[in-house]
This record gives sequence, structure tokens and C-alpha cells, in this order.
Amino acid sequence: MCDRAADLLLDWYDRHARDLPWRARPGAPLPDPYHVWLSEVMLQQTTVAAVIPYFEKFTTRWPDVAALAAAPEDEVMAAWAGLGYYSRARNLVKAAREVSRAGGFPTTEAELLKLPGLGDYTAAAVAAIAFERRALVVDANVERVIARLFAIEEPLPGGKKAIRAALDTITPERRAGDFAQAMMDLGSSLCRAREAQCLLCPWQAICAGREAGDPTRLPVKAPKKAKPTRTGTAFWVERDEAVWLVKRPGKGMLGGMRALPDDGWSARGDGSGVAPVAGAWRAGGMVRHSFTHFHLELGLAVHADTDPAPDGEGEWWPLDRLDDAGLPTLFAKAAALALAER
DNA sequence: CAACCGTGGTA
DNA sequence: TTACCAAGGTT
Repeated sequence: MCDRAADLLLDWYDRHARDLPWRARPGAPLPDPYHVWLSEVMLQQTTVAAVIPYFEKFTTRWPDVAALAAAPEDEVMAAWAGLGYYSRARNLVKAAREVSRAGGFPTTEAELLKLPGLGDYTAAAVAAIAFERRALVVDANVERVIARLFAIEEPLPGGKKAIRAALDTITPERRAGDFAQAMMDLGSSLCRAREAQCLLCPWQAICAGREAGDPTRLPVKAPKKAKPTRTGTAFWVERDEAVWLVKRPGKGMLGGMRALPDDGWSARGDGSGVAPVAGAWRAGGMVRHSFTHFHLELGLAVHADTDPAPDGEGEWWPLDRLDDAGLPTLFAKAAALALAER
């Protein structure tokens, strides 16, 4: 099927490509590698709709990789707050500094793969989209589209090897970036997880999954484990129109992010309930929040007028600037609850 | 290699 | 309401 499949897809892409902020305009030269890299990292396990405002914020504030390399890590972390998977933000700064020091982005997949935060997918995507290198760009969209096009029955993640091999047979030498993005556009617009609009698909005549009937059955996936529910407590410690915020350890859950003090809850176990400072605490309600691998019921304990500051590192953060603290969503929810009941 | 790591939209 | 899902990477 070689070139036939690529031709059909690229013709479709010429008519239906999405207009996204990090894409070059049609007919324009290649997109800015900085924009391609930044968008691809933001898009890891994250929807286009969620990424767009962050991409605009980042490129306005840090217009090129040198500007991002010069930014304090704390400011980048705070700007990333709400987008999730915070190790991406830490690696983003590291990679920006390496690239800036080297005088620009590497242009091959193998060199890109050495940068922190770039795995198989992202290195291939940047090589293809920013530098027109032929690469096997395999994300969840591509896995789904290829599993259906070739009717690959082997369940994921075991079937990844077969998917790469099948993709290799239809990946052209030309238009590497367009081909990669066309695959992802097809997956996100027509060949979707729960629904496939086969009548609009450029591959309707050559798709083995459609031929076999019920293409949405593919790809087959291994069953997922149940999520445990954990409980914990966060502490709202307030004094003089300011709240006590801590910085979480660099690794682990919400690593490196500003946060309310808590009682040590984690994916592994419940919190101790022990407050960071003695005094008269009152219950301030509860926040339910789901992470990738567990649910959390986070009780909020409120201390309205603390005299000594709690033990350990932290800072009094003015309530009127709380939006700038860069709190992850869990703690932003807890803070909103505390402020609403004040 | 399987566990770990966020969040918001959707059915 | 719950579970699944999304342009995955690191350990």
C-alpha cells in the first residue's frame, strides 16, 4: 500500500489540517523549532484545548529558547501550574538551558532524544515537524489509527512493535512533518477512540479494520488496575491577610510546586492528620480530586489566627496575590474552599 | 517492565 | 457518578 496510503492522507490533510498556534501557516517555511518543541512537551498526555492558553502564555512571556533558558525555574513552574505532570516543567527549563548553551536545537531524532523530557515520541515529532526528518511518530492517535488500518489485534502495550513496523511501511520520505501531523489530525477528528467517521476517512477503501467491521474495537488494550482512594488533610494557616505556603520536594507528587502544608498523604497511604502547628483547628470542608493512579479525599483544616509560623520552610503569601502563587489544581481547589468559607 | 506522575472533558 | 481518555517520559 506504500505510497498510496501516504498520498491519500496528505491530500486529506491539505484540505482539513487544523489551524493551531504552533503550526506554520500553509505555504510558510518550517515552523519555529522552539514552538514545535514547547507545544509537543505541553501536549504530552494533554488535550489541545488545555494546551493552547498555556502555549500563548509561554511564548508571550518567553519568546525564544534563550529567554526561557534565562528564566528562574520557580517562575516557569508557577506558569505551568494547572497543566499537570510537573516534571515536564522542570525538564523544560533544563532542556532550554542545554539548547541555549549549544546555540540551537539539535536537528536529528537521536540527538533530540538526549534532551531531558524528550522520549521516543517527542524526539520523533520534533525531528519530523521542525526539521523535515523522516521519523516514526507514534502517539496514542497513531497507535489507534494504525491498529485499525492494519487490523492489528495484539493488545497494547505489547502490540507497539507491530504498530511501528506497520507505520514504517506507509511513512513517506517527503513531507515528514505534514505526514506526522496528518496522522494525529485523522486520529483526533475522524478515527476517534469511541467513534469512527469512516465515511469521511481518506482510507475508507483500504482500511482492514473497517473491512473486518467494528473498527472502534481496536486497538485492544490490557485492562487497567482499579484506583485506590486515599484520605489526607491540608492546612490553611492564615495571618494578616496572608496564608502559609510551602514548597513541595523536587521529586514525587506535584514535585517542586508551591502548596498548602499537609499531613503526608500520598499514592501509597493516607495522611497522618497531624497539624504542622498546635492550636485550635476547625474543619473547613473537603476537596475530592483524582490523580492518574489514585483518588484523594482531602480534608481542609483551618487555623484563622496563628501566632508562630509553622515549623520548617515556607512563606506568608498575600491573599490578594494568591492567583500568582502557582498552586496545582488540588491546592487551588482547597484555597478556593477556604476563601469561600472565610 | 510496570509503577509513577495531573488535569479536564466526555459518555 | 465513575471510568475512560488525551500529541508520554522517567525510573
